[in-house]
Amino acid sequence: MNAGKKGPKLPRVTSFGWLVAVLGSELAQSLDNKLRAKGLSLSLWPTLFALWEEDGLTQTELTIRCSTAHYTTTRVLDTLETKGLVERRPHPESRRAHLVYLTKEGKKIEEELTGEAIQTNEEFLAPLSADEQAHLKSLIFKIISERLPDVGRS
Amino acid sequence: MNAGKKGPKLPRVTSFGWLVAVLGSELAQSLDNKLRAKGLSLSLWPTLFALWEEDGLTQTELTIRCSTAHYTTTRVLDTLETKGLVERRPHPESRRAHLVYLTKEGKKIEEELTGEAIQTNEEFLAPLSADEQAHLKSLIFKIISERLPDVGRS
DNA sequence: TATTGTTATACTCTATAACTATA
DNA sequence: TATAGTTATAGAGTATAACAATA
Repeated sequence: MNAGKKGPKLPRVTSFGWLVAVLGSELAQSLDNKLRAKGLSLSLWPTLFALWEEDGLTQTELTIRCSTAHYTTTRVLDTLETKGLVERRPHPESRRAHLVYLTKEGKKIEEELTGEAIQTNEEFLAPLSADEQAHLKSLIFKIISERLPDVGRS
Repeated sequence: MNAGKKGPKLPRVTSFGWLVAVLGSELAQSLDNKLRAKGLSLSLWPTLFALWEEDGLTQTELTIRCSTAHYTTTRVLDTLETKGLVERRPHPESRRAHLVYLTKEGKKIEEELTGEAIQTNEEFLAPLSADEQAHLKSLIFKIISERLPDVGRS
């Protein structure tokens, strides 16, 4: 289709950054599509996920766990609250802080939505053997944990 | 690696999607920072890269090679033209099409900018051995080529 | 009627900074 | 003076659809 006579210095197809960018955007779009079909979107996912892991956090703690900005947390929680998935309750010890809790509905969708995420991951990993899948994840983990010191937290 | 007493169904740290998303955003931000220091940004990169690979394409061909939308190509070229890196010339056979060429300046920055990209890739891959680096890239390539049938073009 | 490219418009996401109210 | 959270505002980036010019 394209004989590529010129041989550029950084062939697109073998550039690590290009490979990761393509994979990442395909993965993101795939999950985003599934979430949008349910009236949600990928931008709400990190916060929901963090809350499924642990409920009753302050917004500051949520902000840290989602690696976002505090104003992003505010907006995302506004949206999730409007959709009835989350509620802000007063902090028992500080009148300026809130504790964020999942509503009944917010808890109810956990299984369905994490199921979609798991399915997305499996779809993408399907071309690899079980050994290759584990190796791929551990290699990426090795790179990431170099940069996010908190990644190995128990 | 993760002692997690509660044992959520999809631990964040072992989710393939999460790993790729974190890696991708770190990589993107790293290159974007370097490009912004030179008055450019990551959104201009795919088009510049495609033109360094091959000059004198129509906007439609550029749009295909960058996997974007036609209106995005228009905007990106406007920006690159303003910066004097690119120029639109009339197509010899069709008066509605343009051929896009790099200017002298646009060609001059290729080596410097691809050097930055190569350096970014190397920085991220540094924690891995040469074998691991090659393996990681080939595993990602295997997944991607499943989805982008055009990816294996030589 | 289809194609090439531009533009109007709007929506999402992100970023800065100012703001309220607590502590 | 610092912290928790909200809001105003602006800027990217992206998406839809309408549009002009050409084929």
